[in-house]
Amino acid sequence: MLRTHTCGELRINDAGNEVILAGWLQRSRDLGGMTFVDLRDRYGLTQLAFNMETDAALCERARSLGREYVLQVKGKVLERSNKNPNLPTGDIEILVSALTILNPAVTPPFTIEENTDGGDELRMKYRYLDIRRSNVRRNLELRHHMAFETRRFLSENNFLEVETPVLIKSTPEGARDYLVPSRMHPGQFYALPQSPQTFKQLLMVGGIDRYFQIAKCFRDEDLRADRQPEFTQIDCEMSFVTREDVLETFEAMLKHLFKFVKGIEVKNFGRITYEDAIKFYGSDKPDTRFDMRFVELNYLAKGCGFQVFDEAELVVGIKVDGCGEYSRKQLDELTEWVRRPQIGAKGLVYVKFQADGAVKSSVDKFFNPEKLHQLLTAFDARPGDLLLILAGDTEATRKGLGELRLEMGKRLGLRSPDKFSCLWVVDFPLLEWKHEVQRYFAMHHPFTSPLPDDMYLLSTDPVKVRANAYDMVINGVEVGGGSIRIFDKTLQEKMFEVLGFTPEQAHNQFGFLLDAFRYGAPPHGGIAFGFDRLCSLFNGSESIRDYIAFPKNNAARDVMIDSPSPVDEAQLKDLHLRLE
RNA sequence: GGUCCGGUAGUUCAGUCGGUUAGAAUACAUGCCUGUCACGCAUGGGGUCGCGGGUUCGAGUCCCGUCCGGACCGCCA
Repeated sequence: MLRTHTCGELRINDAGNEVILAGWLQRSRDLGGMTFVDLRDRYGLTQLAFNMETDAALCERARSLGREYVLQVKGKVLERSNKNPNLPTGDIEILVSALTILNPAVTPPFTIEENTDGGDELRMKYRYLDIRRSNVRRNLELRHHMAFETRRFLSENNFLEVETPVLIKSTPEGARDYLVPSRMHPGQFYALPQSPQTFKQLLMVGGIDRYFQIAKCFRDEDLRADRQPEFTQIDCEMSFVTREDVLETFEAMLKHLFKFVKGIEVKNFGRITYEDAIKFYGSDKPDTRFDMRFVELNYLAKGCGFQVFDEAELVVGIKVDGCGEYSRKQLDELTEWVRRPQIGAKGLVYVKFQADGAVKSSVDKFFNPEKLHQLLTAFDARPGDLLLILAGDTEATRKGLGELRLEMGKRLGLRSPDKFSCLWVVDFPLLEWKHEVQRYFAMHHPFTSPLPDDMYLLSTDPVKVRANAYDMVINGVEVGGGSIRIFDKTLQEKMFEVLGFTPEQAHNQFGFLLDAFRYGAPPHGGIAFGFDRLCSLFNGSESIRDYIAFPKNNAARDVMIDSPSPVDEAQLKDLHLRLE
């Protein structure tokens, strides 16, 4: 071993011991007669001391060391005369007797400290240096801890981790696939999995009645702060279960993770239907850390002569506690906010219920005092509250108000990253109609089972059919989703038919699954969690990039290894490809 | 495919209405300094103002294009 201890572990009761440490030089302080060096490794910082009086030659060498040199030092642990209470090892230092430069280093482009001076772009280019920083390291430690506790919980609950292939078959449904050309089969391609969906269902047919996998998945779509082209799922599937069994199992898993990773006991998860989520929060992934539910006002707002309300399909508002004294300027700013193209509202109606009981609104002309009072009652408003009301087409208005609700929650500090509110959203629609291509698409995926009560609608009114599907939503983040699957060949064929597949197309793409269902498929269902998202959520962070060791940028590039990149003509020839 | 924000020293940034030799902090180098821990002090080097074009007597600054980065909309079964 090149070291006897790490840089994070020596304490006052090690004083007097001879130790050998190795690590990176984080910072040195040359005082002339003596030089101090902070030595860093994964575990912490330890101060090294060099003294001109003790060993002048050694001290001279220490003065010449540069940042991020890799050093090995031998010396005695001493109690410091000046202790540093900010450092776990701050009571001691190493009086160095021997110094070995294991490797010199050029000056790094940014400092390797908790808060670096480097920007995102630079840190991604030199990610190996960024990873030396303690906060990136802590994120990777959290990720490891999460994966470890996930495996522990699922293993203790009899789940078997099985790996499924990465080179699979392209399916045009859903997100774009990453394609891999085949050298041995000219003109043919593998696809990287968007999820192990069909394989886990085949494992159920294979009798592996509780499966999981921490699996890499790939989607060739545009990125966001919370979306990477390759990402990790905790993919799970169970046989002989009802929806209730699945929800209970994975609610327990999340409680386990919160308990053992965060040390938090979370409350039982709430439940809401998709329909109610849209109606009361304008979103299928509501942030339930705060209330501010929608109040629909058609019955009150119509017929007062206010054209915007009279012509609207929906008039709906929220009550913002304690903002009744908002100034004209603040309200104008909010109006501008909802009129941005991302929200796209035409305007914003406000009603201020001032602390002195006076009511001021932007619709005073149309609403008499009695009407205004009814409005306040509908929201259960108290003096000091502010009502914000949008009107227009139902879908767009709900979506816009949902965004406004989140923004107001943020401004009022109601979305604390330390608070966790967990929710199941259930009964999603099975299908959605896409006007552009004039056909139905599966909202979740084509293997999702309809709710038994709605089965009869599948032929007559498909868009009304609810799915036996569920999402887990925490703090407004969709962390996981799943469903009870179709396990009957006839129903699966019917589903493909509704989706506009010819029997031939269904057979070509999913024949293996339909075949498997002929041989005794058990009833089954499952769920998949976005592992990267779950990690960032646990740390109250918005971006998943900090939880991925080597992430890709906005344009799906890895700026460190410079990928994707062109390839040789010879490689293309091998793959039977020619570029335009 | 679209919208918005940004690109100036190794790094993080400032740079007024278009006007003298483009600044600060930090990093780096050299020297001084025996208890520092964001050590201190002094001195010094360091710039294709992303790139290309245009307007102008004059462009870091204004205009057009383009590249790069970030956020978002579309997209993401």
